Amino acid sequence: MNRNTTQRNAIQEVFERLDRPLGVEEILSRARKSVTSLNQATVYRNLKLLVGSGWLRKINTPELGSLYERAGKGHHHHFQCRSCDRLFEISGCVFNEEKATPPGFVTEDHEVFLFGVCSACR
Amino acid sequence: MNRNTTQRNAIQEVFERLDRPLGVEEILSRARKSVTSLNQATVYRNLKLLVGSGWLRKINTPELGSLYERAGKGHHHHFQCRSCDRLFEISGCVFNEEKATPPGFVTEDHEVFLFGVCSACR
DNA sequence: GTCGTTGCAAAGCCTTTGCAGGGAA
DNA sequence: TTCCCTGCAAAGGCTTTGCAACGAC
Repeated sequence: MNRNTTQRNAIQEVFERLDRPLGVEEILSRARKSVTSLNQATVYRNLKLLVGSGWLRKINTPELGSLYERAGKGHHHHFQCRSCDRLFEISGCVFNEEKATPPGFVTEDHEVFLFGVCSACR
Repeated sequence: MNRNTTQRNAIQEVFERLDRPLGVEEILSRARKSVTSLNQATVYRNLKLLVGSGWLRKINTPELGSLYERAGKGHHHHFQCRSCDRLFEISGCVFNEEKATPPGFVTEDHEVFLFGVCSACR
C-alpha cells in the first residue's frame, strides 16, 4: 500500500492551499519551500499516483500543457486567462451535448475551455 | 517569398484529399507516398509555414496531441472518436459564451471537444 | 527487515534548430 | 546567381524509467 511521505504531503498541501489547477513547475517550486530536496521526478511520480488514487485529476489544456486539479468536484469547465496564464474552474455546465452531437455519432463526454481575461487582471 | 516545392505540394494534397484534422505522423506517411525522401523536419517546417500563411490551423487536442486542419472554415468544434482516434469537425456552434462566463471575467474565445464514438465505428 | 519511495542521471517522445547541399525563380 | 528549402543529425522541452540508497511501517 501507499506510504505517507513528506514529499507527497508537501505536494498535497500545495493543492489544498491554492485550490486551482496547477502545473508541474509551480507544484515543484511551491512544494520545495517545505521539502527543499524535492525532485522533479518525484513530483511526476506522485502526480501519477494521486491521479490513480482519485485524489487528483489531470487536465490537458490546449495552451498551457498538462495541469492538475483536485478531483471530486463534479463536472465543470475551465477558463484560461491569457493575461496571467492561470486556469480557473468554472462551476456548472450550460453545454447541451445532444444539440452539439452530429447525427449518427454518440457523445460520451465533453470538455470546454474558455479563453479571455480573468477578473483579477482586468 | 515562398517557393513551390514538391514536398510542400505533397503535404497540401494530403489535406485536400482527406479534408479532416491530421497529425504529423499521418501527414508524413501519406505524403511520403508521393515524395519518398520526405523528412519529418520538413513536415514540421511546412506545417508551421502553412499555419503562418493562413492555409492551415493548428488544433491542440486534449488527448491526441497537435493536429492540423485546413483554415478558413469558420468557427466550429471537434469530435474525437475514442474507437478510431480520429478527430471530426463539427460545424455550427450551440455554445453560449455569455452564459458560461463567470461574473467579472471577459471571454474572448472558446473551444469545445466532444468525445465518443463516430458513426463509422458504431 | 520489507518494500514502497526518493534523488539522480539517463533515456524516451515530440518538436525545433544548425548546417551544408540542392533546387526554384 | 540568389536564397529559400530540404535532409540529416544534434539539441531542446517535457515526461518517464533504471538504479541504488533511504525511510515508513
